Amino acid sequence: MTSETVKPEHAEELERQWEIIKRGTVDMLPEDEFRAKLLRSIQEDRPLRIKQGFDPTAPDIHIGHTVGIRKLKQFQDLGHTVVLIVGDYTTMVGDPSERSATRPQLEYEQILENAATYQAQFFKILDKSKTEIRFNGEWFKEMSFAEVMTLATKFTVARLLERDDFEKRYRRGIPISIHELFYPLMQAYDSVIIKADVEIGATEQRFNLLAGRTIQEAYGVEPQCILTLPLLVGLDGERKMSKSLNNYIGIEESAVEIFGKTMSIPDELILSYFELATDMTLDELASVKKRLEQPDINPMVIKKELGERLVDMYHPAGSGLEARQEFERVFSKKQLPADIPVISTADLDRWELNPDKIYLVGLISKYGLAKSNGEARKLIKAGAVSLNGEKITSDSHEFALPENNEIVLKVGKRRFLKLIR
RNA sequence: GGUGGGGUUCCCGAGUGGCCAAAGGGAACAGACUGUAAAUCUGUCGGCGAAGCCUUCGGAGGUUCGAAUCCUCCCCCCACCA
Repeated sequence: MTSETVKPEHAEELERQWEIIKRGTVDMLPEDEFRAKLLRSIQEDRPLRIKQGFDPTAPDIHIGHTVGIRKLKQFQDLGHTVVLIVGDYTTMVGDPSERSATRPQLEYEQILENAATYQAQFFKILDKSKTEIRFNGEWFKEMSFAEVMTLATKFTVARLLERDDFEKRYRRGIPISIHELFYPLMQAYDSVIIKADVEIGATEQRFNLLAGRTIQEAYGVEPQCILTLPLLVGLDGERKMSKSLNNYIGIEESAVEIFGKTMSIPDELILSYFELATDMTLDELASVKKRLEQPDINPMVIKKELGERLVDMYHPAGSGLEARQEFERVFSKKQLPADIPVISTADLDRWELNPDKIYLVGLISKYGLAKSNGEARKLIKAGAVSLNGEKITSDSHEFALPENNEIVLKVGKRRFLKLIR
């Protein structure tokens, strides 16, 4: 109906924005409603409020997070306002999936610390001036029990159980505590408070995002539209990328690390990494896809391109190439890396190791190349340890550090240490 | 509230008085092969500088020469009943 009165330039702008926003999303619900909101925003020259929440459970942002963050950035570039919710309160209440409450409330200090490092990392991608950061403790701390109960009347158990993971857990007899049921409600309530127009999240968040609509409506706020993005699969090729599964590439990691980790992803993931974690255009993507299908191209070659690209996104221009050359030197040519951490006799002293008779197991574990002596011993027995290129197989090995000379210790494929006297 | 079944090392899961640091599988780590890919094969997989010792089987006590295993109390989970 309003379409009759839409000015051509507005219609054009709508399509332009729509194209950019839609790119790479799984769901945009409800689509019509979103287009209407977007059009209105253009017509009234009023930015949309785009929300995404983060639980500051661990201090690192990895490239899995960047899928959403980069989508937020696109919204910013289109002139919209991004509202990041730091779930300090929700985190403190405790993560549902964590059973037997290892540490029920993550130290609040720790949460704040994580939140702070998060922010610094967000702004590696986002434009600070167009971003609003809100901690949800701001409103939850003030809520009375009566208000909580009111919130609770707005949703039903039946609806909560629609959510697959609850349903599955319920059926398999895995406990679900009441407060976990509140999780979606809390997240939804964030949307009420900040008056979100759009909330984005990974596909697994769909339920929570939709709950936001219901709750907003119940509180007389215009319901948000929801946008879901694919989950980036982690280095193991199976589970979603996450710090706790240790299958992630952190955006703060060194160029060499980012490149190396990229090289370790399964080939099947190459395309999706290009798609989700880089800014590659659709045309470029199509060409990568085509090349991957050609039998005479070693996927490794394309993976190296991916690695370079990822490194360049988080390090100064040219770092990608350097990282690649370093990688080739160490792994293809099996030469020593350019930078090897150096240990001096002072360090040895501190670890109570005698430079004339260095206990290898002790050195490896003291320096942190292994978690314990037992693990160091295990590595030696497995043939993973060498000194100046010579494999050591005795777990009681001791060696002297010669005057004015150096010894290079290698543990596994990639851990090096140089000792100098 | 009642009855019954459970809680085992990162996960799943065997173990019902010594032969248990605890079977098996998964994960993880390492080696070989490679492309730090996949697949495959092999080894390791609580801690302590050998031996030997120390800590672990929901928690606290107890029985016993000896406990993951038996007893008591407690905590938690599940099923059915109410």
